[in-house]
Formats: sequence, structure tokens, C-alpha cells
Amino acid sequence: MAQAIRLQQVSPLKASCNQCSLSNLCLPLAIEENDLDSLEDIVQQGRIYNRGEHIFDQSTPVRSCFAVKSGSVKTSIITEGGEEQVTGFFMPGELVGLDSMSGETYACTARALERTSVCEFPVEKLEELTGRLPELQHHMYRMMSQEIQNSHQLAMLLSKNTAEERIAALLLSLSSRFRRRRMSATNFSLPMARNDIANFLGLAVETVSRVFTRFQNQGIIRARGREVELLDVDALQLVTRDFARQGQ
Amino acid sequence: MAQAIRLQQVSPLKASCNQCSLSNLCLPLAIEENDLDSLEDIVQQGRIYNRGEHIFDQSTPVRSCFAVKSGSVKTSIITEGGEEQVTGFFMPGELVGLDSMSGETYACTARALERTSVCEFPVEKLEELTGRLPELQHHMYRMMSQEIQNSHQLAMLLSKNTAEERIAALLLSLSSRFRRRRMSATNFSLPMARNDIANFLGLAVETVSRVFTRFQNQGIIRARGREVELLDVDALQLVTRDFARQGQ
DNA sequence: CGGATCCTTGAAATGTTTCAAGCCTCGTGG
DNA sequence: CCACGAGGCTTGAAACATTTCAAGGATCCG
Repeated sequence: MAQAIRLQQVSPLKASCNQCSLSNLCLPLAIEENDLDSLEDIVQQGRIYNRGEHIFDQSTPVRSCFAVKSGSVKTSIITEGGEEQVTGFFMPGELVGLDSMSGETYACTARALERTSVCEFPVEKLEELTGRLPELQHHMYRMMSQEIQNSHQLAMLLSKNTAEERIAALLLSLSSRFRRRRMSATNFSLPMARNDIANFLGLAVETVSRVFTRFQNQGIIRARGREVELLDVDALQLVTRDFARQGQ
Repeated sequence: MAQAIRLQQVSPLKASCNQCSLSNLCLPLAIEENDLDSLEDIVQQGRIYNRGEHIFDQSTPVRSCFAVKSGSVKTSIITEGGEEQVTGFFMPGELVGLDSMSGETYACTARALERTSVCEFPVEKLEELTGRLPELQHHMYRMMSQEIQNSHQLAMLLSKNTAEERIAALLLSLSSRFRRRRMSATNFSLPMARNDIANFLGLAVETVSRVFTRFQNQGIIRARGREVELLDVDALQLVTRDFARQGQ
């Protein structure tokens, strides 16, 4: 995160994907060295968003999808009645807006959970580019498929699992995403409020709070506010797999 | 449905998308008249599957995605513990397997809910083709985005809505999909068992049954087994929107 | 320091599940 | 052609997890 910001200060006007610390997570990973220029040509250095600021809004015309560079983003759908459903959390290196690719208007609203910088990929240019670079196209398909799978996984969590299982699963998901970024997988701070967690997991805030303290009393985690330490990852995995032990 | 079958009897060996009654729903809709040949070249006429037969299996190598021609398909994920989560139902003109595009192995299992015929699109060939036809690529992106949105919608249903709201939403979804095919939107037979509905909506079978009878007692629907008649579509929409009335 | 927001905790209320049983339906075999 | 069996569907009553309501405590920031 600190690296990404520093990088931006060095070359604030032109994106340089090949120097980005996230190039092994983001779109560049799918591209040959000598095609990187084409990608850099279409990338727009996004501005920095403060906590709570909208990156794009549901029902407005689709312009771009975004890669998180530092910070974190939450996406949510607002129903006609004004209810919010959080559909995802996005960390550095992850792509936001795939559910709106090639649609007319954004299917969700994306908001910065903290001070966040993003790279912006205008969809028409991205489409044009993927038409020329099969590797990139392949990668896009794969990420969109992955997004569908993630959402199915969420649906499964929501429909079949208890509050404890859902929260354990979220903690483990976050943990592995921190690890991918070479950060501590057991000691991190949650970018989102309990409220967002509750909304995302289909629970009441109070339930989330109760489960956190229950986990804490069992010695599985330690939590003070948004600071979390996973003390017993195996136990967490046991909670989620619970029903999933085949023999035994 | 009957039409699609008849068509297949006329030209059993080579697919002819331009004669297909579903061409306005399926991939051909994205393609210029004179590019249709390229699509027909890669389409494989799939065999006919009987009720319960597997079209593809989770964790086996990805070969193709499929368009339903007649009949219907359900997709589901099997957890390590053997639990099943139904992730979708697919009707004629709809694409199955988008969650596995460009992945190594299928992310779910697809089964025929009844006697079902499909068209098969080998993914490598499809990718190659979308690289050449921007319109088709655009359409693929759009359908995959749509699939993500559908799944988000499902997640929302599962996390925020009551049993009645979920079932009303499913009935309305089926209704509109029948209408798209120029079939009765109020009088149709469910392709899936109560069990599948329950699993899909994250409910117990008993609950599904109870809601069906409740709706029936309220005069909103009439149901005998899988035969369903929507007597009061407005009431159904009221059930789903319920919380979604903005003013009032 | 004050106000707002976020988080936690308790007790009662509630919708859904679970368990249990009976019924209906459809396909099969006698 | 009827009888049988199996699976699918329905219904009731008790059990349960989570929500809702209510209130207190912590934390952050101007």
C-alpha cells in the first residue's frame, strides 16, 4: 500500500504498470512484456478517493472498470426501497466493476472504505485491447468467471451456513487475500465496519458482534475494534468446514 | 420447445443457428448475418440428455459452455462434505457454464431437469472467435456481467428476504423467462422439484410447500404439483417489493 | 470536551427448521 | 389392469438460531 502510493508520487501523470508492485495480481500478469505499453496507454491514473467517496454510482452510464491500487472498496446494490446489499469487498490488485462490463449502466455502487487509489480502465478501450490480445481476453474471461464463482460461494454461505460459519469464512478470505499481498495473514485490520460485514453476510450487526466476542472467548481470534488477530486458523477452518468433513 | 426439437430432426448433423427459433435469445443475436457461419462452424450439436443426466461435472476439465435448446438445466456446487447448493436454473436460449469460462475445471455440475437438448460451444474456439468478432466479444462480456448480477440478486434475496419474498421472486423470474419465449407467463409447469427450489432459495422443503399453499389460500396462485398458474401477478410483485415501496 | 458514530450486550419476539407422520402420484411389475 | 412401492409433496407441533428492541459503552474527530 505504501509502495503503491510512493510509486504514484514518482510518476503522477502516466501509469507505469510494469513498475507497479501489484503487477503480479492485476491485469499486467496476463500480458507479455512488450504488450504492456498498450495497457499503459489505456490506463488512466484515477484520483484518490477519501473514505466514503463514490468511485461510481449504480444506474449511471458505464465508463470504466477499476483496479484497486491501495486502500479498499466496497460495492453494493441499492434496491428501489433504499435498502443496501453489500455485494463485495475489493483489495489492492482486485478488479471492481466486472458486473457492469458492457452493460449500459453500473449495476452497483462502489465506495472507498478508506483512503483509496485506483487505476481506471475505460471499458471500450479495454474491449478493443482484449480483441487484440488473446491472453488478456482469456484473463478477463477468467476473472469474470471467478467473480461469478465468488458470488455463488457467497450465495452458498448465505443459504446454508450459520452466523459463525459465515464470519469464519470471511475472516479466512480476508486472511488469504492479505497473504497474497505478502502481508500478515493473521494480523490485520478490517477495512470495513461491522455494519458492512453484517450486511454482506446477511446478518444483524448485533449477531456479528456476538460472534466476534464468542470467537474471542474461545481463543480463536483476538479483536479490538477493527484490529484482528487470528490466533487459531485451524479452528476457524474447522468452523467453516464443520459440515464439510467427509470421513470423520 | 417443440419447434427446437423439430428443427433438430430436420438437420441433425449440422447446427444452423440462423434457422433456430432461439436465435434472438442466444449467441446469434450478437452477430452479423454474414458472420453466422463462423459461429455455426464451432457449434457442436449436443446430444439429448434425459432427466437427471449430467451435462458436465464439477472439477472435470472445462471443454465447452452450453446453450439450452429445449428442456431445462440446473447447476449446482457440491461441497467437500457432499452438500449441494443449486446455483441456477437455465431455460432455452440461456447459456450454461459461464462461471467456468477459461477456468481449468468446471466450477459446478450441470444436470438436465427434464429431457433436454443443448448446443455446445468449445471454449477455446469460442475465445478465438470472440477475438475476431468484437460484437460477439461484447455480448459475451455482457452475458457474463449479467450472470454476476443474477448471482448478486440471488445473494440479496437470500440475505434480506423472507421465504415468501424469495418464492414470489422465483415465480416472477420464471414467468418473465417464459414470456421472453412467447409462452404463457401465467400458466406454466415448473421444471424443477420443490426440493431444488428449496435448495436454490436457501429454505427447507417444508417451508417451500407451506408458502405455496399460503399463496394458494390467498388466491395469488394456483398450484397442483408442478403445474402453476399465477392468478394475481400484481400481488406477487407486491410481495417481492414489499419493502421496496419508496413512497407509501 | 461534546456529539456522532460505531460497537457491544441482554432479554424477548419471531420466522424458519427440524422431526414426525400421512398423503398423493406416477411408474413398474405381477 | 390393478397393486405396490418409492419418491415427492403436504401438514402439524416443538425446537432453535437469529432478529429485534433497548440501552449502555467505546471511540473518533472537529
